Amino acid sequence: MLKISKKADYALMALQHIAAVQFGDVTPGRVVNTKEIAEEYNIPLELLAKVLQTLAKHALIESHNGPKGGYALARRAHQITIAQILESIEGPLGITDCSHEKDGEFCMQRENCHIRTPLLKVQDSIAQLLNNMTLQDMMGGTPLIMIQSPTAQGVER
Amino acid sequence: MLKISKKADYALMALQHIAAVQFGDVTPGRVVNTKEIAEEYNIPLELLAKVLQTLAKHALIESHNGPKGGYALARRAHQITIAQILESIEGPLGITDCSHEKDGEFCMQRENCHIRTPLLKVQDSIAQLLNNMTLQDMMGGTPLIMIQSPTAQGVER
DNA sequence: TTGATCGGAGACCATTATAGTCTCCGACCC
DNA sequence: GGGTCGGAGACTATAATGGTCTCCGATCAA
Repeated sequence: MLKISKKADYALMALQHIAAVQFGDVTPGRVVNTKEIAEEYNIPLELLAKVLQTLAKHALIESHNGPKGGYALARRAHQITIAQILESIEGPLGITDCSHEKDGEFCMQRENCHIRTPLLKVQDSIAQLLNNMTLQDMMGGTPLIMIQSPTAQGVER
Repeated sequence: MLKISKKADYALMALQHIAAVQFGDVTPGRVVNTKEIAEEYNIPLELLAKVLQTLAKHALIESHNGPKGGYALARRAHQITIAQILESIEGPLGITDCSHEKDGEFCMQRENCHIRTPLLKVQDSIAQLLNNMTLQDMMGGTPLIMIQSPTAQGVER
């Protein structure tokens, strides 16, 4: 439950990669093209292309056309939050359907709903979490897999 | 993004309702049948029935067959966490596909994945949040709709 | 003891979201 | 002006979701 989509996953990987190249020691300032990322992470090229286009449209990255073109971060890594990345791809955070009702659409449970308020609090907490974590925070060490206990007590199913 | 399913939504409503009846002032100890909940909250009867059956299977509620039958909480409200409810309906919490890989299945991005560890931290934080909130916490006042700013930089908890 | 009322369980279906593909276009740079 | 890049849209297959239908077994009260 509460899974993020593959696209969002790809977006995070791509941005992490771009940031690593751009602010790394090897070739700082270099733009990164789609193919490079797709091959590095085994992501379907054309799907990744769409993801990156979306990110560009949301001004998280800048595109450069033509030969030697590619993408570069539009801002520095610590100015790009995880929330921004995820929302670019998946739309606004919304635990429930009624989280962002526009006028005209109402949920059937409206009048009697006792869980809306507490759920919105949960949502706020998650939003805070994602807003306070930046691309920069995803950069530090931790290159390979290192799992820590998923849930607090050993919940199994 | 990160939306919970309607079924999970219904589960929360139903449990809240059962708890309210069972520990309320009017008819304490009374069991609640599916139809009552479905009508109260405009939930499709047969869908709600399946949700409640699932909750019963996960021992969150107890079922009583026959006329005057229905459901009652299996534990007290403060002993039922939101995490347990959601996981009963939607399966274990997992931000990413690789959150709970069994042996044999690996994600294509495994070797090069730099985002797994930070994402698992996010997941842990959410798990904590949901594990620390109980059905009891959802009971307090807040009967009607009272939105507070949905996303937000300024919201505290 | 029989029938109305309850939950249990499964098959089933329609709609939507997801993940991925294909094609064509326009910008750029040597 | 051709090869390399991104931009954009249509398109498709598959899976998840939300919801329905049907039949069964337990139970209680008349």
